[in-house]
Amino acid sequence: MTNTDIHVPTVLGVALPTPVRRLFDYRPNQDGPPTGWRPGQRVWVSFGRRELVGIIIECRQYSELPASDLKPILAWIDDAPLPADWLWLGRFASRYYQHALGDTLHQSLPARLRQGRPLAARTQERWHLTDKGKGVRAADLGRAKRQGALLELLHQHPRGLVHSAITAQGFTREQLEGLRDKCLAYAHAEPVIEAPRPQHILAEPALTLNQEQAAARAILHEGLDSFHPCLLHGVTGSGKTEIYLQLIEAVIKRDRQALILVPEIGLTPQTLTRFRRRFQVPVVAMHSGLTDTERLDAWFAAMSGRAPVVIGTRSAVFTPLARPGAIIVDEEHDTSLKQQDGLRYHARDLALVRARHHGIPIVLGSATPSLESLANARSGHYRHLRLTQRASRHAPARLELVDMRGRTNRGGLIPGVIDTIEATLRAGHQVLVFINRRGFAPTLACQSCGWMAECSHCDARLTLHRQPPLLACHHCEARHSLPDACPDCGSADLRPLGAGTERAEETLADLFPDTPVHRIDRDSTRRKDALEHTLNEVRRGTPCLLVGTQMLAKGHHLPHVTLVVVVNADAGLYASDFRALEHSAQLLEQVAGRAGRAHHPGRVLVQTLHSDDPHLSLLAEKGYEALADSLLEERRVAALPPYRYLALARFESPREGDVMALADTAAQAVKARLTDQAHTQCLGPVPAPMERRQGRYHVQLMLSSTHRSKLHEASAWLIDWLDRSSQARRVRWSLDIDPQTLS
DNA sequence: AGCACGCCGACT
DNA sequence: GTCGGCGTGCTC
Repeated sequence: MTNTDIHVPTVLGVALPTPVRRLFDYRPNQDGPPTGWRPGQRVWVSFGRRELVGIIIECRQYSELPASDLKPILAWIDDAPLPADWLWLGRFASRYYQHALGDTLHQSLPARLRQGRPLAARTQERWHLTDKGKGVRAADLGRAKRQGALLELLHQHPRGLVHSAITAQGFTREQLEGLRDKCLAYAHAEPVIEAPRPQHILAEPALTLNQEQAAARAILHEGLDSFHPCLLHGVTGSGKTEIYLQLIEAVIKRDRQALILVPEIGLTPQTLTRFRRRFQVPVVAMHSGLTDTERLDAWFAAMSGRAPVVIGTRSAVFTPLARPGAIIVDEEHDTSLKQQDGLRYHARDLALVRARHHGIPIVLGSATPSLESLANARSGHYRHLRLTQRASRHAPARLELVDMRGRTNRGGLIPGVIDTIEATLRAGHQVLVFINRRGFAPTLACQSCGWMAECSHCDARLTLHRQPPLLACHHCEARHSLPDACPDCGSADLRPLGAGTERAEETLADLFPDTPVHRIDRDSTRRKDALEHTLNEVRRGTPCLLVGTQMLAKGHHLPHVTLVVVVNADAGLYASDFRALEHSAQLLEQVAGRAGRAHHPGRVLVQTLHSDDPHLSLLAEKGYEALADSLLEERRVAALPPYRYLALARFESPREGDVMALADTAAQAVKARLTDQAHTQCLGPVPAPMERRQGRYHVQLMLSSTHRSKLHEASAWLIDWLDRSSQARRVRWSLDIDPQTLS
């Protein structure tokens, strides 16, 4: 072997977009990339009868297969490999979540790059006046009126204007070229997202911090050069965002980049405007609304360092950064941070390993931290920074439990609560009614025989809707028209049972005919911008009623709402899911946070059939943190997260027998292998909470361990067993590490 | 996941 | 007679 052989691999291990959990070996072809073959480069390969984009993971000398079995690379795509930090995180995620590497990498890549498009900055033309042009005005151009107007436009923009901005004003390329031909204007190409000018960072001055905020800021700014996890635990309205903004400012000043992750529902035009108004540097957004091209532009701007601020939802955690400086995870408890299919990653947890890898600070912000983060703060793994004061001088509103037992109700609201709503409206304030069910009523029932409308594909009731009138399943696509009579006994006395947002809206409109009622749920906001439109209306401050689901509970500033009514707090109280209580407490606190933000103190009325429930009372009397501490103790006793690590194997098939049979055999195999049952256990199989969904049967198997490494070992073994099992081919299965729900 | 191959039912 | 159902197996 000669010296050069070391640099010219004979085999390339390539990750391909397939669920098969291994690399595929290819022979490098004659015409390699100019700088040679390297991990991270994309290549075109022939795979079976298809041609796929793969990513080189290994450059080796040997393959387990004879060289004659290897196909050659069809073509290289990248000379410069894709960013190392992106590749590192993808490999970590693939290992940690036990997901195929090729699939993981492809999933975390913008569509354009997945399709094999070149990684390059898209450019746009920016037009300027020439020195000659600067001395000429419209009047000098005589009859060329449009060119004259265009000349005046360019006079108003000494830093030039991009082509799209000019055409948006009604000018044409011909007119621009007309000016160019007269040597009055010229164009140059620039990347669509421009590099910042470091001397101008702030467009708007920072706000003054209160003592608590200043203390939190000081601690955050001490540790800018090291992995430094902090839980920023601040009540609604305590100014967490200002802390983020000042941290980002410090990061930009050091010529580094900040990555901010927000929940899906939180990346509103408002949020983006707030960041963009503060900084005079490009603030790049990464969310599902972007076109493929925009997403690639954003990715490239982040990767090349031209975007100092990157804000995005869950998947933005994979965005490569040239000079990472800090990561912020806002609303770190939010369930949308966990992907629920395919690569089931938790963006907060990946953000943490990423921050550690880069050696940079990370801030997890929340008014209602997850029990995981709270436990880490208690144990000293995270700095616990508290913000308890609200900008308005009012203390956060307390939850007032209202006992519904034995009371009549209209649309779910009992008389006393209706009186309070009336008084609030009369005082000229706004009222928010929170009801966590959309539709008119949770179901339709027969008064004479007790029949209830059920979905034929799911173990669920059909929800009654009025707009338009139909019975809909909220778990599958099933839609039915309303029956005239009971299908069982023929009685025509069918009545809605319970209340959803539509019914509450109708009742409130009846009770308060002179007050506008706005309903906000997935059905009413389906039209683009409908939500923003309604909220802008509400922010004008005239008295009104807002009825909505959790869409209303998160993030939106509703300064004129002084009364919040929770129609029914009981749904999450006795659910089987071990996180149900944590999540409903978070939701209640979030809803309560909407009350009394401006100049009036707020009230929060929580209707319940279980006003003596110890958890609910604790939340109402002592607040979220007290309840969280109590729940943590319960988790410890019950050997549940965060004191124990879980992996959930889900099995599903349209054939009932197949699912349980496979899960059973798998469970036996795992149990037989687990020698130290003290550390690691296999529980189940059990039918999933809603066993039949969309015509498929769901069964689950739980792995539980005191140690991550042992959980990892057991789940890897289970996957391997399933991969080999012929029985498993007839059943769809998946493994969820750190499951967020057990459904 | 695709995409083939392969072996049994109702159709031009 | 063959078009097509989805069970089974493979992809360097």
